[in-house]
Amino acid sequence: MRRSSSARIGVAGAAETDAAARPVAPYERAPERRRRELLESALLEFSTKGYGGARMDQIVGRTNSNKAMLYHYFGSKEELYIAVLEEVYAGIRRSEDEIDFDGLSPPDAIRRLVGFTFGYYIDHPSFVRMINNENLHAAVFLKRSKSVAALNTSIIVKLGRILQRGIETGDFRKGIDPTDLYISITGLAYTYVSNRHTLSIVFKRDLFRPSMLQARRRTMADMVLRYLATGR
Amino acid sequence: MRRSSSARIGVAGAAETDAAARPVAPYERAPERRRRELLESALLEFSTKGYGGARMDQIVGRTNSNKAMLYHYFGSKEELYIAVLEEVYAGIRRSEDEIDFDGLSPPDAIRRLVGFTFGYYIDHPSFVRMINNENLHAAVFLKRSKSVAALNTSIIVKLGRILQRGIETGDFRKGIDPTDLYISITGLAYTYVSNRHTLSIVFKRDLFRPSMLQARRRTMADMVLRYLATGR
Amino acid sequence: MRRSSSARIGVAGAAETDAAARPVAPYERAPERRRRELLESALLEFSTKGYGGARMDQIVGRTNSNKAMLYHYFGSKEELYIAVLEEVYAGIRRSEDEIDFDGLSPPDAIRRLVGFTFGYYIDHPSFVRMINNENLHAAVFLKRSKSVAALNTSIIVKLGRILQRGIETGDFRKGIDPTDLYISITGLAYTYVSNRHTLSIVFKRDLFRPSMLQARRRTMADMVLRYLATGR
Amino acid sequence: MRRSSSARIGVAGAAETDAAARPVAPYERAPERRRRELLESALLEFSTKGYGGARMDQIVGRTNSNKAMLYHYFGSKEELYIAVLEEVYAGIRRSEDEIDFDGLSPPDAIRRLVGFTFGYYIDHPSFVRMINNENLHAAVFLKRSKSVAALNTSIIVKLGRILQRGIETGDFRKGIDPTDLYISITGLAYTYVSNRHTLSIVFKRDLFRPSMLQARRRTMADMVLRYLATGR
DNA sequence: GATGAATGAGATTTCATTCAT
DNA sequence: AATGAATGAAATCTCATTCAT
Repeated sequence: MRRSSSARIGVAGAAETDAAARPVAPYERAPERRRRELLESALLEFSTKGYGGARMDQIVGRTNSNKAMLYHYFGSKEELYIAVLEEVYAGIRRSEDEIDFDGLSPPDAIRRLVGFTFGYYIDHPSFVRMINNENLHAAVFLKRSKSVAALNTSIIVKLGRILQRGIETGDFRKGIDPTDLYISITGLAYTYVSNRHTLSIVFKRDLFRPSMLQARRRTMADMVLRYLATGR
Repeated sequence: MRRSSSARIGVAGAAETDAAARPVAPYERAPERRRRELLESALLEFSTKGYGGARMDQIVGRTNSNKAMLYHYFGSKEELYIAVLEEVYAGIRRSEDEIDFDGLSPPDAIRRLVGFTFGYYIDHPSFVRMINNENLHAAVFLKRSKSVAALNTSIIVKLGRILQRGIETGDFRKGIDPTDLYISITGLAYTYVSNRHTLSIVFKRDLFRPSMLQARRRTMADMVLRYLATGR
Repeated sequence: MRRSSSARIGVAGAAETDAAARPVAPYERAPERRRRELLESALLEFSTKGYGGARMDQIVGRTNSNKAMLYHYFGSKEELYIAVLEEVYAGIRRSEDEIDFDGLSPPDAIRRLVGFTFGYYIDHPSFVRMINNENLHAAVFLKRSKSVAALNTSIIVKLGRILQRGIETGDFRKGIDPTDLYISITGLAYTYVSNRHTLSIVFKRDLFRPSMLQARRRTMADMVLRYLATGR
Repeated sequence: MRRSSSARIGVAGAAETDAAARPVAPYERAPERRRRELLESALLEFSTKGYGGARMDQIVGRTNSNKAMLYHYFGSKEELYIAVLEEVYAGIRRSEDEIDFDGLSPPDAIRRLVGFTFGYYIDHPSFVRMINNENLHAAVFLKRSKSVAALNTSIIVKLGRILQRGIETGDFRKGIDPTDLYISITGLAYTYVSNRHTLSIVFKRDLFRPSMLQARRRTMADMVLRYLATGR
């Protein structure tokens, strides 16, 4: 019943808030379009209100469908949430699969990886919020997902290759675990985006000012490269 | 027995789940204690289910009070949530105020700061979850809080002093912004704790194994110190 | 069976208490009829218990609907109350619009107006109670109603014409303000109905005995006609 | 336990809203004062919100007492309501007992009676509202009152004497029943005050403008005197 | 008498889900 | 497949009344 859908959900930060709001013509017979429309609306809802705060009515209200359709396609609130979660994970995996580090020097490759990671979070606030939600619930929904088993971590493989090349060129030191490093990179980027509202209040700075984003990008790359650097 | 009413809320990770479960004798008139008991139960509820998923009934169920008391003390679900949030922020501020870096060399001070930060998040998963929740809701509740205005950020001042001393001793290079650095430190520690469930699934590792925690602590200190280090 | 959905609410004193009690077959999809059924039950409830004493449960209990439907149709207790109020005002306006004084002599027209007014109050105790309720609350709900602005007072126009004709025939004297006169007529009839319970107790008479009603009708017409009469 | 209290409640329209609001010094030992203060606050509450809408908390909140005291003095919400009702009836009875028609010509006596009645309602809006409330509830509370049995209707006796004197002087015609006449007088005055909010909205006039009140007073006296007049 | 704290029962309102067509 | 109407269960919140001191 659940089709593997190649279309992407919430690709851009701006798009994902707008897309669901603009309704298309009613009564159009296009199941896949409808399903997607519902999924996008659900993403918006779950990612801004959390699982418990999300309302099926709201999700349907932004679309051209009705509640019976929503249930017809997704079965229940929980299944809908899981479908959204799977979409969101599939989205980042696809993006990661597309990056190519091959023409770059190891330090430049690292810079690109850091930049990509930060950029992806910034462009996909819903992704960030869904992850937070999942962790709030100790990932019970993710565990229930069947497609999660298929989650590859090709990015770790790619990072491993970069490190290896860096060692060979003498740019990087040995003994760095790629997963551990990836978690560091993710952490530096993720919290900045995830916690931007509270951090902005506590530190009385707007963390999303262009100049601030720029500075952060530099700090991050700097920190990672200095961490990897040989010598001294 | 209970702790004296000046006890802090959710001080330790283990304590915060247990505390609310231990009931007091009925009919004991101790408003302050009751208030605290309700607050602890609310912290547990909000931090595990989110604002929308939290149930007033559940909060009350774990205590010796009843819903009427809960509303009498806190007014509404929203006000209760804000009270919890304020407690949680007050808690970390108090802890930060207590750390003393004065007897330590600059590198050791950094190590202690990193360790403290990581440790605090690990010991206070509810704090981490509340922050995530707030960010999910774009910090609307935090903005509504009056006491948040009074939130000082003495930790930034302290970090600034460490950096200054490090420059004087020649350990650290110049030009590092304390707030920017603090955000990096927080990020490295926070995401590891905040996202531990999803990360554990995706990377198929238990991030909270003692050996893993140990390794992370080392990586973090290492990364920060290499970032600050002078010379090439 | 039920009346056709264009039927009016609370048309007759007896009817209005009975109507809501006769349940329709379950699962019949007839939104307009359901809405009306709820409205009639609400009229009964509000008019016998007042706004504060009315219970949404009771209102629903007399119908084939449930609370969710009630809220779906009317939004809130307050909006339901206002809907009832509007219905009740629309009802008397419709009835007033239907009276025709044209074939009658001016004194007979006055007699008919007085009789109609008295009769309407007697037949619609819920109307009387709703008005009392509104005044108890300083008409805050009426002020909130949008449809009340559209309330015409054609009865005043009609009374004005009767007075004019009476002046022309020499039956009535000049200088009587129709609104002022209408308020007198209303007063004579209204209080008798509105306060019948307390008056009956205080004066130890049953004011609603047929002979008493008859006498009152005569007194009222007499009083108004003598007030209007020319000569000495 | 309940003392017969000679003090008056809600004597003037203005006073009754203010009195309860201005709290006296706390902890004063003056049971009778306290009881009265509670009673006045209760009158304000019941007469503006109805029985069902009145809140014991609000009643107590405006006084220097607490809820336990309220219950100590009055037993229950219902008993409190009845106590208020009795006070209110006792008040008008006292006032009626005080009027003296003896030095006046029969027409002047009627004018005074009409003026007194109208004036009393205007000065005691709470009285009017309490009566409306009672009738909303079909006077169940009044029937439950013990002191109501003692309610005399000396005003009817006085009116009877006026009528008798008027017949003797040739001013008034015979055959008028004093109670029936009194109900007419009351009706003319009562509805004007009782329904002033709805009437003002429907007729788009402020019925309580001094000029309007003046006109009404004249209309009423005029109507009654013409009704009683001999000749023609 | 006097007080502040406490509470059970019940009020209004909401929500995920299902039904009849 | 598609829809608008419907609903049971449960959520948040309130209130008259009582308790312990």
